[in-house]
Amino acid sequence: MAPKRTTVRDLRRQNRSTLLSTLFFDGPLSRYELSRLSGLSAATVSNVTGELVDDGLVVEAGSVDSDGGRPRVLLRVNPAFGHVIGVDVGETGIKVELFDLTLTQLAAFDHALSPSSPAAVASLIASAVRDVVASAGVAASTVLGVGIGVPGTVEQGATAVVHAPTIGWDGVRLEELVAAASESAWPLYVENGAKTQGQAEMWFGAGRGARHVVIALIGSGVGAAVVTDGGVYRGATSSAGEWGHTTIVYGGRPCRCGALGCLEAYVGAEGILDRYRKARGRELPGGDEQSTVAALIDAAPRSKTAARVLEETAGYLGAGIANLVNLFNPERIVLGGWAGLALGAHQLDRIVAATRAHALRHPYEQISIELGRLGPDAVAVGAATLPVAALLDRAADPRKPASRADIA
Amino acid sequence: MAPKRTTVRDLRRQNRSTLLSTLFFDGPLSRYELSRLSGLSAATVSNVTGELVDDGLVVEAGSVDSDGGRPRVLLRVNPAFGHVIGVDVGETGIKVELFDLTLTQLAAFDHALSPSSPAAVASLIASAVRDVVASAGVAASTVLGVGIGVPGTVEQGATAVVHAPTIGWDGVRLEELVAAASESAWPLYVENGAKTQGQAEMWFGAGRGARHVVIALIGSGVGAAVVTDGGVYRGATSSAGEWGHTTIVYGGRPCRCGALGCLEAYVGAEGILDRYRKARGRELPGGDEQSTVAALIDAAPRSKTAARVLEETAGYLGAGIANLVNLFNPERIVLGGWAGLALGAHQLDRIVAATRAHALRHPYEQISIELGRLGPDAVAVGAATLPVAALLDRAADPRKPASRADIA
DNA sequence: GGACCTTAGTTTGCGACTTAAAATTAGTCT
DNA sequence: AGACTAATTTTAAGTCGCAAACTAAGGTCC
Repeated sequence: MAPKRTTVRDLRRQNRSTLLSTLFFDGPLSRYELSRLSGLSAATVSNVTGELVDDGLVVEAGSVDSDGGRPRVLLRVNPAFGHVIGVDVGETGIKVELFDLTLTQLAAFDHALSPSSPAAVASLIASAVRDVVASAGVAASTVLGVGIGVPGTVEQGATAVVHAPTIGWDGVRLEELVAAASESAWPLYVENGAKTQGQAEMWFGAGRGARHVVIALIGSGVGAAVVTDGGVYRGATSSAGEWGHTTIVYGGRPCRCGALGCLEAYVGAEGILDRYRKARGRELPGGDEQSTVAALIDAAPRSKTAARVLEETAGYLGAGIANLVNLFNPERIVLGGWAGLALGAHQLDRIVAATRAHALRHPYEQISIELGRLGPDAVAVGAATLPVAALLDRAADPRKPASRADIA
Repeated sequence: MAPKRTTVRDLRRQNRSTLLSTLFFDGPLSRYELSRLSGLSAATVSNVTGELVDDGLVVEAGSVDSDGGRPRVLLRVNPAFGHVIGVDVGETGIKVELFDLTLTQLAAFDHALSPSSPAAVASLIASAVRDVVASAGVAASTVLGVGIGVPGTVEQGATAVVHAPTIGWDGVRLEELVAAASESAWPLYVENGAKTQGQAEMWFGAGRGARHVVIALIGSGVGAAVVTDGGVYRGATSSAGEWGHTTIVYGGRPCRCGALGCLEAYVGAEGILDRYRKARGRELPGGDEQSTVAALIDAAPRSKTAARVLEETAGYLGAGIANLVNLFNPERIVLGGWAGLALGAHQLDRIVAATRAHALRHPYEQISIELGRLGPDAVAVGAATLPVAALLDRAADPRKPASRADIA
């Protein structure tokens, strides 16, 4: 069903990739431990790591005693081998951050952004990327790629096509626009922001160590990154995981997507505030959504209405999470996004109770519900993981830089 | 992230598997065509198919002209290489069917079943399997394995554990029970019936050729088989795809699972009939569910109430399908199950319209909605695919029969 | 009817790969 | 200093897929 030719050369590539990935995720390791972890013979490990060291991808990092024998030499990924850039295109601004290969941040750049044309955004991205490279004092040739997280669905194909209704984008070929606006030819990786954030939680946050995870992201909108067998699930055209627009109240509140009863209309920040307004019968004080939601949560101990709205929110959210549990049977649910974290901090018990009430017993018993551990930079970090993931996957000879064919 | 050792031997196994699978699914093929389809060199194809022929897995099947050159010799999977058995454990009876390796049915056996203890069912399965082998006149040694589809979730582990509330099973180790009740040591494969039915649609029905499909099954209960990247998605503990118990009307009708507002409570046969009873204010004529639903559909042109209940059903069902579309972004939706087929035959337009109304535009545009093509034997056929899939995957030397380790 | 063309499939020679086993290296212990 | 231990590296052997050369099997053309 999957006609995938396999040549003897692929073996080496695969083993290079396995060893490099193991080193990346499981920290400094000796060749001996690598052999145990990967199942490869010591001879092969020695061989392949030798190549990796020659290529500069891996460096030795001290040694540790081994009671009574030759000490083990630790190996780790060389942070200075290259640099990656993560871009977070948000609804109100863009973030551009530069990292070394182990995703330690070296420089960052924020820019507010009023709604603008895709071309304007692309040229802003291109110039911000230039700036961040310059300010970090990094040689352009060491940049391995630029990952871009956007607030909408991304159709992956020959070139990525972005649909982001909330910022008025429909069928934007962001990749081409950014490439045209920048003189450097760094590989570009465009991906949905929820998915990049999910990948960040998997690599460095609450998802570590699990293979089946759903990362639920609640902010102004509601989305999810579904991780199956260790990888972010994309579906046929990369728009899987649109949890926010699943129907949870048939015929219910109108959602900005045009349908009725979407989860987002109940547990998205806007939906919460609107429900409170309706219940209270008057306007809320102005200010941005984020502080208004915080104020609402603060008011809960004193205000019956606020408390009730939040309780109901926990109920809807629990039912929404239960749907994910029943459909995906994950081992872990991570609740993230600014509104998700705020709700989780005050209502986690209620959310968990509602989840239990709506999920089937067996899949419910498999899960733990946790809060996301990453801060507001998660989307940018996640975007920066994209070129790193490409490097780990291919583990290709770095002298041949990634070509479009490799990425596709 | 996936430390999977790769030896040079695995290459051969993988290529054996690829070629055997290609032959299985894409009919008789010449070595030349195999080479093109698999990307392997002609030399390797020649080599590997030689082995497969020696092992008896593949046989030559005539030849075809090739304008002006040596004719191509066609190869195909040898149907007589072995036999497989599929068992459908339903709520009211069991079916046992025996097939050759290409899943042509050779013998079948039905048995009504009143609710009984798991041990009684297991011994009935064991004796029915014996009978079907005897009646087909097949040598016991050629049976490659027995697949069993059950109406509940199956936790795959060292041994399969079945939870099937509708027949009162909770934590039943069916595999062990059947093994204990039968003297033969054929490998057993236990799987959820919706998943086996989904696999049957993928191999022989409406799912052919697609890689991301959701097969929605509506009968008395409601379930789904989610196919991602060509394989049935199982989740962390194999209970993924419990679509019937996702919440679609928060706080709505009580469901037999104990929660409120599950999809099954609206579009499952029982839910439909119960909604009609409530709307009509009186009892329906007796008879089994299946004929009562048929009567309801027949009555629709004359009865306003029946028509309205069915319209509403299409609405709920469309919303439920839209949730699958938004979350999984499949390329195809297959509507199956006896009630699903009945509804689909009369209400498909309405169902599609409701799906469009609730799904996001982009993922909606990717899908086609089709009706299932397989009849009431789908669960048994699908169960029988399990040992075949194991054979295709391993493509192992048949002299070493499958061991538990290989299956796990 | 025989030289020649076309296409399918097989054999050969080669480079690349992993592994088991032997050899080497780098320390600790006494 | 010599014995001992444990981590790597080297060596020799066996497998694999591929490109190229070669054989098989049929048709065409004169």
